[in-house]
Amino acid sequence: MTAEIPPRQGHTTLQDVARLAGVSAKTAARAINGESNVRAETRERVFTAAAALRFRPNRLARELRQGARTGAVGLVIGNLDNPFYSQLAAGVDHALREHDLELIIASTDDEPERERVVVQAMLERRVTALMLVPSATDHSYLEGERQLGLPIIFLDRPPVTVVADSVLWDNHSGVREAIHELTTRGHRRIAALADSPELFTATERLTAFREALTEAGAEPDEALIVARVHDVPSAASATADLLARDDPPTAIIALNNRISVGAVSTLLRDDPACAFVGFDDFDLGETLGISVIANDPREMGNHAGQIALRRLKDGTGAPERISLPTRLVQRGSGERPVS
Amino acid sequence: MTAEIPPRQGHTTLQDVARLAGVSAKTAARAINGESNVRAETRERVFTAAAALRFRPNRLARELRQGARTGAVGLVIGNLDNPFYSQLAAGVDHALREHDLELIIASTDDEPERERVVVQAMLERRVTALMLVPSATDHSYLEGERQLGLPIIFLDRPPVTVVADSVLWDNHSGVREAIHELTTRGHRRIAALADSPELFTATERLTAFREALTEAGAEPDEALIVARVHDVPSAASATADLLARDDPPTAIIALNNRISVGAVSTLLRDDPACAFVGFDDFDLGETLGISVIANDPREMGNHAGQIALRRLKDGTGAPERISLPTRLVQRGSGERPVS
DNA sequence: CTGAAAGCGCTTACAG
DNA sequence: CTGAAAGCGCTTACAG
Repeated sequence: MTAEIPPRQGHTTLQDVARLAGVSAKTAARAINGESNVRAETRERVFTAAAALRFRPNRLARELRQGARTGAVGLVIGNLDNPFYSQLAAGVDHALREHDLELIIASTDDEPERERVVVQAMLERRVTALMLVPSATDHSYLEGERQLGLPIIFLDRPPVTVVADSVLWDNHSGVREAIHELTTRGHRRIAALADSPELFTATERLTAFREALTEAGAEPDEALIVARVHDVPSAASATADLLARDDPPTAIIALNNRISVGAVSTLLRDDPACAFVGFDDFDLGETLGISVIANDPREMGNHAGQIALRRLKDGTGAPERISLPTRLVQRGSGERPVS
Repeated sequence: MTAEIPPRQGHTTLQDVARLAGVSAKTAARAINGESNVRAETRERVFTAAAALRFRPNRLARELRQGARTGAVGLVIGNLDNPFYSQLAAGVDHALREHDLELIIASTDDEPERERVVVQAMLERRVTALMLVPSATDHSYLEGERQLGLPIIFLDRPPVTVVADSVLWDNHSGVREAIHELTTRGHRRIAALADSPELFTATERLTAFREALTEAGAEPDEALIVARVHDVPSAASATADLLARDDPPTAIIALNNRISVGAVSTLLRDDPACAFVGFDDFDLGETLGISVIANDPREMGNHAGQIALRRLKDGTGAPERISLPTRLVQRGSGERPVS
């Protein structure tokens, strides 16, 4: 006949702490949050009560009351498996560290519909800033949020139908530099491996490739330009196909990191007399003497984080557009022109 | 003298939508959330109003009201720069996809104090499950959360002072297999490169190394065991030091992925007659003919995600403890025993 | 230095 | 099929 003692339903609340300490909720909050105007003795009593009850403040409640701003930043990338994206995320993470901001990461696999879904979820969670490597092309659905003051930062690919900050690569300079070097050393038949033309970077790098080649007086051979190479295996086989041609290229440029790894694996295996340059550096690239167009995804992420922090402090303004350098890093023994 | 029209302070609310549609908040909620018992015509009116006002529901409010559970899962790892951790995160991400769960990621750089800080923040945000690669050794501070029903899953390293699920490697089998192979082929002087002894995996793999060597009748030479190798450069130089000895080892085993990359870079550069096996596979490992003790971080992450989902559905129970295989993958030309 | 009341934007538990 | 009231756990805006 004794009443059942109901199991604790959830976490203890500020009210519970206040009650045990014999003060009001407001006073308990003052002590917990380290505000002034609390008697030392009162503070002690609240601390003791909080510790006894293992009080852990509920941020959702706090943030709901305080308004739009949350302590979470949203980062939307293609896929954590890809070192480019994970290093980007590492850079963002690094920038956010000291500022008590949490990082919500979602991946899209570069699918526009999935981008909509994950961004939507982040907006409903009221992230305090949104960074994304866009896969969709229309971002007018973000316009409302922008007007509400949400810092929005595009990475790797520029905003099109929305005004936003961006951190991009200077794709042209690195590619030009590489092609210039190759043509100077006599290469005329240079092949290029690129990702899907829907991707801004793929198209921009390919354009730079064509322009640089033309400028050097070496008309690009469209048969040597392979697009829609999206992963390591397909890059490996596309490279093998190029090498198996009757008129193989004398040099190959790979226009992103996954493509580089695939191409290099074929080149190492077959060991043809073919020069090579790859976009993005990678583990063992230096050791293997592979020339690369170096860029630093961590730096890109870090910049994005810095912009977000600045926006949160100073509010909105004209959109920032940062262009990060890419430059040719030549390696190799000399027995081959560039690789 | 006209009154200033105040700028919209924040997002429109369910109340705003209800007002515009001429219904109560509850009815608006029913329509928005797709509940039954709403007249089609009413539903339409609510939808129209919501679209006009660009209503975006506030998840913080919903989750606060609904109770402890949030739609966010917390993942605590060492560092996103390390492919082991980023692939682990990719696996978790993958498992969570279809379930509308968001992923909050925080990195600790393997510092116990930082782990406390980020875990604390996640708990205050009321994550619905917590996964961590622990760097602290005492996790009794999680006991309260466990009792409140929070699914807690340890990855890579086991829980010590708290009851929790775990997904670990069978470190012994892979290392034994590798050492068995090396000793069978005649190696007696085998060096090992390991991370800090504070790390469970480092110690466990080193123990397996010593045991396997002893079993094969080849007493381990402590001078050939290098501990506290924590990154690629230090692994590279530690390898160079080993090779420069008067009595260099005839084989080297690297006990994690970063150490492997560093060791391989030195081995490729110096090209000594030294066999090699590395823990964790890596890009170009197969192409370069490097033998590895293969494991799959994505799989570990995926398993953790699955356990979390199961716990969320079926509630608590006896802790699960999954041990994932590691196995020797032999590559190489045959001119060297294992590498 | 302290506290009572109201409110953030939803959902719950009812009542009709 | 619809709605009014109360409440999730905090903070705000006051009042003392």
